[in-house]
Amino acid sequence: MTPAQPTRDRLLDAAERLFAEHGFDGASMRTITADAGANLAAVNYHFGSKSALIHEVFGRRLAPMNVARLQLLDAVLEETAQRGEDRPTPRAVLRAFLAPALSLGRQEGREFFVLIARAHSSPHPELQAHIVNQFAEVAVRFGAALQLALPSAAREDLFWSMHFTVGALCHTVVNTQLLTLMSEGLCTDVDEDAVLERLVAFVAAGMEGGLDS
Amino acid sequence: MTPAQPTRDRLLDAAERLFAEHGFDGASMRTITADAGANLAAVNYHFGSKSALIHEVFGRRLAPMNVARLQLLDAVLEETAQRGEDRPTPRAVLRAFLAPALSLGRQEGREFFVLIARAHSSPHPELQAHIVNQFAEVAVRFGAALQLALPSAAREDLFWSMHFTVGALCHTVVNTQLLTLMSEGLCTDVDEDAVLERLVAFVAAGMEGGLDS
DNA sequence: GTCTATATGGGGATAGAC
DNA sequence: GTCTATCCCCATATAGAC
Repeated sequence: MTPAQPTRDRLLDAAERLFAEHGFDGASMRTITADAGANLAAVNYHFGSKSALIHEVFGRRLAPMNVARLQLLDAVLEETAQRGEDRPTPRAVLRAFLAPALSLGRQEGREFFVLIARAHSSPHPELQAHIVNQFAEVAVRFGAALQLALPSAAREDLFWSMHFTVGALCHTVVNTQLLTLMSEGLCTDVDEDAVLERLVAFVAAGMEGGLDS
Repeated sequence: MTPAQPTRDRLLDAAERLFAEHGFDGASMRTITADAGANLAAVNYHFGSKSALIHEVFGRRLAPMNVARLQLLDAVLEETAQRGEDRPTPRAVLRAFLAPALSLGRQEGREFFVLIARAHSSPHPELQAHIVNQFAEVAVRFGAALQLALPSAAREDLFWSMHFTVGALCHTVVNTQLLTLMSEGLCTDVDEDAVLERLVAFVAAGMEGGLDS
């Protein structure tokens, strides 16, 4: 009868799922603790407040995802050097950025990515601040790598391109069911590798082509 | 002392502003009616419920924006025909789709567009349904126009491209302050025409280039 | 660490006078 | 159409026994 996971982890899992389903305001401590098979007071005991719980839900996933991004980027740069080429392709860099996000959506934290997208447009300033902090290093490293991949591009252009890319990514991860609806079932996200390649192709072309004209 | 606008309109204005600032759950009927200089019971009298108020806030802006999109699209197609060309350029079609959205953000309803983006990832299914309904005709007309502009593209590819485009658009309208932050002031949205052209260039290139490879 | 019971506050909605 | 007063519910958080 003893649960396999400690209460703290069960609370995080339940919170993640219910926040994704009902929103941060829509999921109450009552439903979260009930879903986790814990007592109503458990959240306050383990985290201190609901706000702190939200914070932890994000921290638990964002850190590993960004580590994966940086590792993939290192691999891309290393492989480029081994081949004796002086710069990576934009596609390779962009894939390193996008793949961990999409693959997070396919594993354990499928619901979690909804939360990231929602946090981007959240009225709670603490959430936006949290994201900015977590992404700061990633933004710097990938900004530099893209500048290397596209030496003739202005820094300003690269920032804008990354901005559009993040937008397409978030919308893709969160709202593909809406696309499925509008395309009457033609477009689905069952083949996530195919989605990744579509997205990479789109933003890479946008980035290279958008700069010329 | 009599207010220039009827209570109903003042309620809609206040609701739009406060929803944008504090979210749909964060802005209460009490703060909305107070901000509008109306009585607490006014929302229920004029709209029936808070949910119906939200519905009206969206309807008031979405309808004109989508009308503008369709008019611009008609103008593009007409001009194409006058020139004796058999198909419009993807850029022209995409500009007709994107311009009304960005220009809405520059006029009266600057705060409103935050709400659209938030509705996309909202846990309230009624909001998503509302958007789908309002966009149905636009999606069909622009889908056909893009197919005309890019005859060799598969329908599936066009749907995905439009999906990425909407994502980039929403993120741009809502979160450019976040970009300004990350770029340390290099990128701003003060010149909205320039933003539009950047976005058009990006998604047009993504659409044309993403299909080939 | 976990539970019960409760404090405290705010929410949406409505009845009924004006 | 507008106002007051109020109903009723649910939220977060905590105190204190176990």
